[in-house]
Amino acid sequence: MRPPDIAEVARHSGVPASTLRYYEEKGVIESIGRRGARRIFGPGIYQQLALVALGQAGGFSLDEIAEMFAPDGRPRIERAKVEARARELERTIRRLQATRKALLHVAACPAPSHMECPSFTRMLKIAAAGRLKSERRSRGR
Amino acid sequence: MRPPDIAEVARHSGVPASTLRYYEEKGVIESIGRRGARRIFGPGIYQQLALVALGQAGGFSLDEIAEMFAPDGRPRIERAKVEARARELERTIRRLQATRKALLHVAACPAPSHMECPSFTRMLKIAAAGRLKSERRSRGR
DNA sequence: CCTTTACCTCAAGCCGGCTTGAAGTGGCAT
DNA sequence: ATGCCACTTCAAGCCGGCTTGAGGTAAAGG
Repeated sequence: MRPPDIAEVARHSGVPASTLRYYEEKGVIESIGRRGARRIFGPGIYQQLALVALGQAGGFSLDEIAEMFAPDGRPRIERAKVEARARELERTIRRLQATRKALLHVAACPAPSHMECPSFTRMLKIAAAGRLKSERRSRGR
Repeated sequence: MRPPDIAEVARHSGVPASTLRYYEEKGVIESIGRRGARRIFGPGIYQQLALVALGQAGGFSLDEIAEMFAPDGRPRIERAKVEARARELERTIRRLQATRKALLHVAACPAPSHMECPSFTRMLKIAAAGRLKSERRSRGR
C-alpha cells in the first residue's frame, strides 16, 4: 500500500483537501513528497491530524499548534507552557460548568428577574468572568 | 443620578462603547433613549450585559443571544432549546476535560510516540470528537 | 496518443465579532 | 456665545480558519 495522497487522507480523515493544503502551508502538518504534482503523506499523518484536532479542541490557534507539535508529530513542547494551558483549560471548564448551571436555571425558572436569585447571580459572575472588567483571552470557538 | 450614558456604561462594565453600539445594532441590548445625540441606558443594562457575557461564555453567537434574551433581559426562551444547549455544553465540557488530560499527558511524558499509550489515544479520540468525521460546532474563542 | 479528471497554485472571498477612521453634531464649561 | 471634546453615523478593515474559483498540469484509462 503506497503512501496516501491528499484525496485518500481527506477521505480517511474527513478533513477536506483544501484544509490539508492550508494546514501544510501553516506548518501544522507536512507532506513527505509528491507523486507528480500531488502531495503524498506519510503514515503518521493521521496521528498528526488527531493532534491538530486535540489542539483545536483545547482552543489553541493553528500557529500555537504548529509551535507545540512539530509537523511530524513529535512534541517540541515547553512543558510549563502546556501545563499553563491545561490550567487555563481548567478555568474554562469551570466557567462552562457555571454557564451550564446558569442556563439551566434560566430555562427552569420563568421568573422575569433571575437577578434576584443570589445563586444565579453568583453563577453569572463566574460565567462572565473575563468579560466585565478584565482580560480578554482568546478561548472560545 | 440620571440614567447612564454610553461612556458611563463603558467605564462601568468594561465593554467598549463601540461594542455597545454594535450590540445595540445587533439587538442584544437596547438603549432607553438619547440625551442629545448620546445614548442613555436603563438601569437594567448591566444585568443585560452580564447575560450577554453568559451567553458568550456558553459559546452562543450574538444572534443566538439576541434570540434567547430579549434586549430588556427577559428570557424569551424555548425551554427545550436552552436545555439542549446545556446538554451540548456538557459534552463540550467533557471534551475539554479529555483535552486537558491529554495535554497534561503530552507535557508529562517526553516519549516521542504518545500514540503507543492506549489511554492517550483514548483521550485523543474524545478530545478530537467532532473533528475527524462529524459535526462542526462553534465553541471556542 | 489523447482525453479526462483530479489534483495543483494563487488570489480572493466569507463569517463573526469587533475596531478604526472620517466626517458631522450637540452638551457642557467658560 | 463659543469652543472643545465626546459623542454620533457609516463604511471599511482586521483576524482566524477556512472555502472558492480561475487557470494550469500531469497521471491513468481507453
